[in-house]
Amino acid sequence: MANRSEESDADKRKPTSGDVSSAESKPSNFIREIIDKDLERGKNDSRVHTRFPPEPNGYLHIGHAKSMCVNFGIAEDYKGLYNLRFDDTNPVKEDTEYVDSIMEDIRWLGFDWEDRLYYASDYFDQLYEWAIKLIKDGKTYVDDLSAEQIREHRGTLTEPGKESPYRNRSVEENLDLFQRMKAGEFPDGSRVLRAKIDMAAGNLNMRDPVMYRVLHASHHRTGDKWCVYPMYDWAHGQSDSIEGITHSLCSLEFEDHRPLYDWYLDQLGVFHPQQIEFARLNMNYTVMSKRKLRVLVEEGHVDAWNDPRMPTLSGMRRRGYLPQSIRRFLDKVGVAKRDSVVDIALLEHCVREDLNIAAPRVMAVLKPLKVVIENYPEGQVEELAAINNPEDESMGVRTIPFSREIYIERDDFREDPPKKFFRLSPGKEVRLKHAYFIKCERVVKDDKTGEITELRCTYDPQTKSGEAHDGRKVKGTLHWVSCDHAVPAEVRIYNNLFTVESPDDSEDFRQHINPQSLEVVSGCQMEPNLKDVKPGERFQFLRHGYFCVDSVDTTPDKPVFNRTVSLRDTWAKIEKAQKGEANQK
RNA sequence: UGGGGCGUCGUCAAGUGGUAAGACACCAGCCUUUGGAGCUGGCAUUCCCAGGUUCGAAUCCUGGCGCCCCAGCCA
Repeated sequence: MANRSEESDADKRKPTSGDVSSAESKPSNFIREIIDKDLERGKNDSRVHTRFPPEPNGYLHIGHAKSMCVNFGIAEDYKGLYNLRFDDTNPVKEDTEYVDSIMEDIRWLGFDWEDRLYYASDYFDQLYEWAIKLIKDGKTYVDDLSAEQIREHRGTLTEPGKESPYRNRSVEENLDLFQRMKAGEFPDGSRVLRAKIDMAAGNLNMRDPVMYRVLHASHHRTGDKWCVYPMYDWAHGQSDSIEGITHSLCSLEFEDHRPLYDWYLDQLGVFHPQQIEFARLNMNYTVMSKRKLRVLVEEGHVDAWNDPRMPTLSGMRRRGYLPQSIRRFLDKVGVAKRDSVVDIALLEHCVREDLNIAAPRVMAVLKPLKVVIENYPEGQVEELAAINNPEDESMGVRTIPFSREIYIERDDFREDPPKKFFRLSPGKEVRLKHAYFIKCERVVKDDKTGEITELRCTYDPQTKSGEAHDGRKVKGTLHWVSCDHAVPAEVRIYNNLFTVESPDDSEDFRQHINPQSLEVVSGCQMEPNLKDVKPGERFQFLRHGYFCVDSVDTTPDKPVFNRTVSLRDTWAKIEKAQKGEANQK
């Protein structure tokens, strides 16, 4: 399959339904209603301009993708604009490695910020000037209290705070001190600039919030220019204002920051964007906080940020998810204000839906069991035609070699078959996909271990290509691979990263890491068409699931396949139910 | 007697005073050379609870109850 281009055509192929680009197909939500009203009133000259403001301190995960779909998606639908803005106000945690990965992930999802790439650090000078203005207006002050003292003065959730003894310094002294903070005259943590608001406010964010801290840290963009760095609240709203953002859509935990967001903008008297909050994405069987994902990476529970088990965009990409599947998933999830946990089965459903259309079918035996077809001529090889995708005839037909010795899936044979097992067992007949009917005549076992080593079967020459000449039916159809022509490969089966639905609920989320989240299957045997696959190529392994060639560990002589998602497995369900019944008795 | 939010099917989620959309999951059946895909049908007499207003309430009012977020010089 060397003629297939890298990253494969699948990435470009349209999904069957639910085209994400048509605004009409998207259900409304409370944010769209707010925007509709703003537009009716002609607010902001009827502009819609949003932004996505990641902090470059980690890789993007699917929760960020939701934020993008909300911010960017809404701007697109309203024919507005959207900016990418790195919220880089804390140099000790941030790194250019992350800005690169973030941009790659956003592009992969299909969003284009064109020339509107910004950094909060672009505004450090403006922010500084504005801070000077607020000092002159008597609205802020330099506080000499230590971090611990500030905490003590803040009060508690139920008790008001106390004013700092430095709260009423003169404008001149504040100006002098702040300028010297900027110049680097004071050590880290020695002084902060605070807004003078209300130490008795019920909302703790309004109890004289810190605007600047002294940090003698080198910034990935501004170098050593600054010894003071703005806090999130002071930087964010003003950045939105500078960029002319009309609707600043963020997650729920910022709801009680909104009064402060508004306060700064009002004191400055500058353009005032509107902050609107929505619930962030949660999914079961995974974690969605950067902190926890970082722990997984740093403690080696997964290989890297792009480990296919991670809910990161880079992980999902490596696993073989199509970006449009993620977008469609997020559209289905919707946008609301209530906390919720989305079933990961919905994501997998969306992934299957696209791959079903896009992925060519292929036969791969993961756990081989040798079958010798005793009445098939030795040395004979037939090239059998096989359709590449029954969902899309334009994907054509390929040819597969058939011979006397083949591999079938070990799980497809049972010496003592349970009820409703219509695969192969002694004396039973099944169809080999695209080939012949075979019947199991004899089971060969290892004398010592008793392990089944080989099946001796016969075939019916009059069932070529899987159709019976006499109209007789077989219930089971197996996939197979000719021994002499098979290409060996490694397959990685991924399962949920956690064994419980909400690992967040427990004391230590790590105790619920699924020991079977990765199952490496080596010695797999694949049809010869899979000889020269390229990283990123996707296939459906018949009766198994969707797989994609790993982009990290694949080498020219040893392909590695990641299982993107399994096929729905009705038999597994039946068998599980049968076992359940057996245990009841 | 802090502040801010939120409660509609197992899970998401529409619904904006006119008699509970849709999706996933689940169940049953049809079809099938993937136990895949597809197709058909089932799946909230009731919207956290209790009162009230109304001809009519998930929607309005009152009072409860429950859940989430906030005490970083993180974002």
